[in-house]
Amino acid sequence: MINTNKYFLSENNVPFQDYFNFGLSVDCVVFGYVGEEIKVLLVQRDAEPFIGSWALPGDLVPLDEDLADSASNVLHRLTGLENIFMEQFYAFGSVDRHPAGRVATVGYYSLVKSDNYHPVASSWVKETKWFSIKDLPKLAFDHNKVLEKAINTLKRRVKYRPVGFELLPIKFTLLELQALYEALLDYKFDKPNFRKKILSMDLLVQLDEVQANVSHRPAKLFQFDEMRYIELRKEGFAFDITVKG
Amino acid sequence: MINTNKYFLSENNVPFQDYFNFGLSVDCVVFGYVGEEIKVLLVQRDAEPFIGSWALPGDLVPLDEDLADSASNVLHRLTGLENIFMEQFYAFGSVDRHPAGRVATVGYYSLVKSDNYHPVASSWVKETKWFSIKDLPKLAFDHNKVLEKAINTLKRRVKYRPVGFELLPIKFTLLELQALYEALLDYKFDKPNFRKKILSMDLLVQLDEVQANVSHRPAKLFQFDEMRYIELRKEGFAFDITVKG
DNA sequence: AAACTTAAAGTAAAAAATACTATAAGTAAT
DNA sequence: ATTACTTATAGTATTTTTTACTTTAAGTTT
Repeated sequence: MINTNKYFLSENNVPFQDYFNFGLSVDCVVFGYVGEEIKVLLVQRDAEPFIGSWALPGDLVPLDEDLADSASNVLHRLTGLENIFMEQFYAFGSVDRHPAGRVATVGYYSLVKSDNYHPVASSWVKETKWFSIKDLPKLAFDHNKVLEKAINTLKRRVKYRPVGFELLPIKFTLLELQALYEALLDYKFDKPNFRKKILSMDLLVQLDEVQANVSHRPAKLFQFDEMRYIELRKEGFAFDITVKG
Repeated sequence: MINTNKYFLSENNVPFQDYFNFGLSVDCVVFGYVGEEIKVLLVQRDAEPFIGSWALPGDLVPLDEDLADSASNVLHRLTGLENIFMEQFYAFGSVDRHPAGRVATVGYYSLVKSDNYHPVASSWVKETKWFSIKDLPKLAFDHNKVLEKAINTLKRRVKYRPVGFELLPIKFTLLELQALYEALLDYKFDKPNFRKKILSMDLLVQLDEVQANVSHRPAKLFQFDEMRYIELRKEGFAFDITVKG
């Protein structure tokens, strides 16, 4: 596995082998959106270390698995969630962040329409639960730090990429979209102006459908047009809903 | 070092130990700016594997060193450059990216005023050299991919953070700043408007000094006010020199 | 002193963001 | 049915920002 011939020496002729005692793990931050609140999926550990603690779904990467694949694999193994595209945000590697040895971890995040996904505890997970990001428990390892970094990354990226749409059902009203962005950015938009801004981007398809079962005038339903977004990007379009202040 | 007692098992009772055969490395992308061109510092390897190839300065992380510290340590060990703040941009972890075993690498980048820093080859490095990012050789390992990701990250971040100032000497003219941003963003600005935009941000201190030894009217010299930037950020100021198209 | 080069200030038009008003379209109660 | 009520959606006017361009100023070189 590790090539130990004489050419593979590091500085001061220390054999490479002495450097190959790292563990590599991935930790998944899955954001959802329920009832005007941003939530994150946590798991309760049923194994040492930190048995009983809440933690981000994460695990050690096997030696024969690409890092890029392991985030969604781990998430599937621990929670049953499938086909979730995860994006990397940061690597953490303090010497003492894991009690079992030297483990560096790579953080991945994704956004999901939480009522479409129903996590089920499996492997060493006792329970899964959505927590509001405004009310988090103390987590295992350095996961509070990891999660904080993920939240900051999300808040930054949401301004310049249309990631917000991932959190909504396929069909949504403009006010639902507005409420989501208000939750993400902690900012109140003017209703007519928000409409104008979003519609002028030409990213939405208006459907021949309206809201059902509402006790007031139903709003039109829209759908995000991903193909259109890819086209626009080629032409230099930059998604931007930055706010001032 | 690795705790192998019975509680430390992963899925399917595989002992943790089987997961602890990773190497962890860092690779440094040091950007400089010389003669209106963005350059990157590469080193020629004087050790296997890839002996003789150009590569990013990078090395394996010792087991007792924090990841956060190792980038600047490695850079210092290989090139003699000191006190360079490095920022993480991405982790790479394909199974076969290193011939000596399983090595995940974390990429860090920084921007330096290249004529202030004079790299000296040391440790297993035969030579160091600045390469234009528009004319790169084939690099060792997957370093072309790593570097490409770094360049994309730089081009994105430079729009929303005043990183560009890092590349200039302490005292600079507005036209020098403009030329730098034009090189970074591959875009031509209108001179008067660029001035107005930058000065209105209130991030520069105008010095009582002008250019010397120029065969035309000398421009005033300015200096970046980092303290002011930190202050402005607290008030919600967002640096932005996005361009359209 | 004139010609030349670049700095730096100014100005006017266009575009975008903002704040607000008005109207339309539905539901629910009288 | 009519009225009251709620929310959607369209419209408008004001302010601010961006953009394109012109003019003037300040130095150097011939």
